[in-house]
Amino acid sequence: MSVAHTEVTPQAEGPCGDDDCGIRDVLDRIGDKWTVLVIVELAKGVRRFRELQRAIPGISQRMLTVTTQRLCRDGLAERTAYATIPPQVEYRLTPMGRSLAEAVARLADWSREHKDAMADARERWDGAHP
Amino acid sequence: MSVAHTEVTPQAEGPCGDDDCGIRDVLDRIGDKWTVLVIVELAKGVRRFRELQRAIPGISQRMLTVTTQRLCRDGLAERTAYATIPPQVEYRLTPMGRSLAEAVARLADWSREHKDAMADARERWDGAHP
DNA sequence: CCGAATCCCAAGCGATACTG
DNA sequence: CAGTATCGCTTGGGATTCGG
Repeated sequence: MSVAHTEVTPQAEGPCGDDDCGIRDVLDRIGDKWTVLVIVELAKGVRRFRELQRAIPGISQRMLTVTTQRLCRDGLAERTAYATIPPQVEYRLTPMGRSLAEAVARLADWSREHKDAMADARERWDGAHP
Repeated sequence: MSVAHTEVTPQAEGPCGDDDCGIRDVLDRIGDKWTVLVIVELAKGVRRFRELQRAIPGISQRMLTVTTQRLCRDGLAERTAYATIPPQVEYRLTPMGRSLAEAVARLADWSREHKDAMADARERWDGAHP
């Protein structure tokens, strides 16, 4: 196991000198309603603004704007505007953005693997509680 | 690469038959302010209610209660209560909870690895924008 | 010590209308 | 098409109080 990896060994205080192992940093960026959906879509390739909106059902124009801007600000995506009529703007992930997409995909893997078990646990819990 | 893994290959439509590869499911559970912090703490071992609260600076009693309850409901943690005076309650991760802790630790790894690059990107962006 | 109940505020988000 | 501006609702979560 790489030295860089966060240990989760039971009973140890852990190597996290800080409070939260930095996990909040990334969650503050992808924990919102739309960011990961945009990342996942951009991981498939270059997309125009409208393409993104059509590919992500339910997202409003406003939220797509703020989400793409945040991605660009954090260096996870890049924006390319062409001065055509009508305007045309392309978004694509940066290398760092692609690496985040990879990490996110792993989390999605976990989710699908345990989806049923969690649903079962919920049913049992809800059944056993007034 | 495992068949179960979500592909992020550019230009492909991807194997996600559903909308979001299931990524929203897990983010709806760990995307809130406190859940991952509790998971990370419980990954270190069994903890009592008060121990958790002291270990997680800033969390209120109420939020710790709702967070632990959600974890128990989803089968990620277990609660053991002893009828002593004063009461004593222990929380511990289930095997599924530990596997989630592992996945979360990987995301934390990514976060620490790219923290500086993202801070730089922000500074550049903020500098270049009115 | 552990948790439930209530009140309240602020952030996040959606809807809509407007601009280049 | 792409983005901005404004308003209003909904929700997360903090503070406090009460109960077992």
